[in-house]
Amino acid sequence: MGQSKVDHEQLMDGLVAVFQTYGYEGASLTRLTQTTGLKRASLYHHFSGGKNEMALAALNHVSQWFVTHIFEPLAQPGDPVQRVKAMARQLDKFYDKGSRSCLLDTLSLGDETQDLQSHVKQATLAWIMVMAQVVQESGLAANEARQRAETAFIQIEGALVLARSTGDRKPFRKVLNQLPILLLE
Amino acid sequence: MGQSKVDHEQLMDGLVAVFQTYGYEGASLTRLTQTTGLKRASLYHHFSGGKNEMALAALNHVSQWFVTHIFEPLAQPGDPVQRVKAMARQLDKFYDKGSRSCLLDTLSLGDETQDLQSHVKQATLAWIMVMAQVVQESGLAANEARQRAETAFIQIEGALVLARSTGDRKPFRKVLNQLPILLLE
DNA sequence: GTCTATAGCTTGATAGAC
DNA sequence: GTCTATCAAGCTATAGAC
Repeated sequence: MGQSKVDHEQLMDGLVAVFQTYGYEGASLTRLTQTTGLKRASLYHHFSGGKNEMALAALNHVSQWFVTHIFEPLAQPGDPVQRVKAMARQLDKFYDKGSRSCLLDTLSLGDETQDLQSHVKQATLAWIMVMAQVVQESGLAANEARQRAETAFIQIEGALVLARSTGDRKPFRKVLNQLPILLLE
Repeated sequence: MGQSKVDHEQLMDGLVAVFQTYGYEGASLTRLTQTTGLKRASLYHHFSGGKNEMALAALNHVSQWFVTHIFEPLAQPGDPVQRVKAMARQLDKFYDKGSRSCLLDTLSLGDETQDLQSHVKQATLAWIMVMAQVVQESGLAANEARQRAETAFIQIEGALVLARSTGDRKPFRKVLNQLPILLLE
């Protein structure tokens, strides 16, 4: 079973990195082959649907990472403040202190397939919903919880845009640090 | 002097629209010709530097629009609350109620030229600085004013990402409505 | 499962007529 | 100032050997 040149995790991490950095249109097959270490035809062996399926797979891979490392811990019993702080630590790791972009931003440009767009939308709403849930558990009304979760999403995405456009990652880390206050106070 | 097929304003608006919608890599010459109504060679007559110069010109065109319609009114004497509300109205118009993306987001993807990147950075910092100025005039300390201006930028950009990824433009309009509170209260 | 080689199209850019 | 025609390079995708 060891006849893969690169293991599945390395492959997906490479795809994710390219789509994060260049967006859908900028993620050329050449860049994808260079980053993953696989040749064109090998990538098509794994993803017969071509670049579109690669983008979808990258998004789904990240979504699954979020489920495991963020959504599930966030839904565990325990102090909501500590749970939100744990999410902030994972986000800091995932976005590499603000130096990486979010696929929900980079994959939503242009007129990509309806399939990709709907997955982006679904992933966005899922994240907001899970955050709203923990806010609600801390005692706030459903409407207020939802509003705060939306604002958290907005601040995370906006801070990542600011980081990319100026190179300054401090505002991103400040947003992360203030998530417990924003969501729960 | 009337030998232009499309006037300068129409031409620039077309370029801006394409770079907003598709980003730098997704803005193909074909799309640019279709939207502007000019053929390839005609675009190159106006922008001998090619696509790169077109993106730079689009960004500069928007920057100038912001100076005239947002920065200068914001720096006028008068009630700070009313000045911020005027900015919010212009932003609502410019981003078409949240349905258009920001060039500072779409042009900062990938490894575009250092020239374009530095203009994106400069435009971002200029906008934040002008907002910080009006906050400071309303009586807050320089540090606090700068923080609030950064947060305003973050919320505007984040709300535009949310609008693009979900199609829901309400959070963007809510951000605009709360700008006076966020900046001045 | 990975590779080389290649097909066919689209890209950014240019030459030269009007 | 705009156009048609064209180029070389890059693109996505596929065929077929190992």
